[in-house]
Amino acid sequence: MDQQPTADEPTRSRSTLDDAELFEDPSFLLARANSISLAAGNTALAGFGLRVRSYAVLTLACRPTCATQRELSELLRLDPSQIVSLVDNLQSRGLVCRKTDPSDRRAKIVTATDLGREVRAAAALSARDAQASVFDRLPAEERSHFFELLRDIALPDGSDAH
Amino acid sequence: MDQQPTADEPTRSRSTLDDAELFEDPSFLLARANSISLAAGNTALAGFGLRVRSYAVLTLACRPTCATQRELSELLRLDPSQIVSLVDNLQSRGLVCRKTDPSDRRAKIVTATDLGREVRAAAALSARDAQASVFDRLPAEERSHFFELLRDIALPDGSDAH
DNA sequence: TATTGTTATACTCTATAACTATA
DNA sequence: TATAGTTATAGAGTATAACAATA
Repeated sequence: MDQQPTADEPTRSRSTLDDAELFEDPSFLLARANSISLAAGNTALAGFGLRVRSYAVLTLACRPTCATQRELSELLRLDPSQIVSLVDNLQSRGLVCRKTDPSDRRAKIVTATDLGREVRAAAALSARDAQASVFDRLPAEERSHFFELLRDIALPDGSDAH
Repeated sequence: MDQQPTADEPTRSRSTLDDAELFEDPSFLLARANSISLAAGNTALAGFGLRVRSYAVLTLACRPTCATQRELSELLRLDPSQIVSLVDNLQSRGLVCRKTDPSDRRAKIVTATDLGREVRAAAALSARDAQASVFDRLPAEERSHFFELLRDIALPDGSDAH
């Protein structure tokens, strides 16, 4: 329960951010940090015709073991129908291709083309710079620990990619 | 640079999440964690006719020192025009009201009504449960440290709300 | 009967520009 | 002239339901 204002008149005095329950709220902090990171990422990727979402799909398509669209939707927490349009876009630009899975003809495996791999590699450098500008706010010796904890929240138990 | 597949055929064998550069990418982890947190938050708040965004505005409007719409837009990293519709919605439901700032008649201070404070307090309990389900994945003794680091990333330097 | 990808639709979120009233 | 709020618009992101092909 918040305190009530002591006067009838609305008060505003301090120009700096002051006490607010919201700024102690982990979900809010997570959302705000993500907003900062997303903006930096999209700016860094814009020159490559990518956004954070399409970059993520392209990156997964570069893996040696490529994923079906269904798997991409689970990994990225996007609806299968959203994957369709992201892949459509990347495919129309020759960065990825769809191949029917021989063992399940319903499924389509998304694989990066050589061009897609080149574009992703170049974009990754720019993305990494953008990231640095966001996470450099953390004490250097704490960064990797923070990332581990973030991983515990972000990824399901099974996914151990150390 | 990613490894290339060793065969011409697309390969897919492991059903569990396997190695992927993306899963080491802090920005991606942040985005995925936020997606989980946001979904849980929106579900928890749905019963109160709120979403994470409108809950944040309402919470700031409950502070003893209320903010102008301009300040809300900076705190929440939303465009001023987005604040307009969020406040319109809350105001139409009698949860907040706009008051012209006597010291600057251009500015409007957003203040929660008594009803708004009641709704927020009830919603906060539900939101807190949802949060717990997300952040309980962290070791208990590390949680507050994680939140501090998250805060370093999320909030500008000046905002010290300890 | 269940699942993969697809299409379609609607709603929320993000970003921009232009307008008004005040400063 | 600059700033706070507003309106309008377009594009990106989110969520749902229904359908064809395949399992």
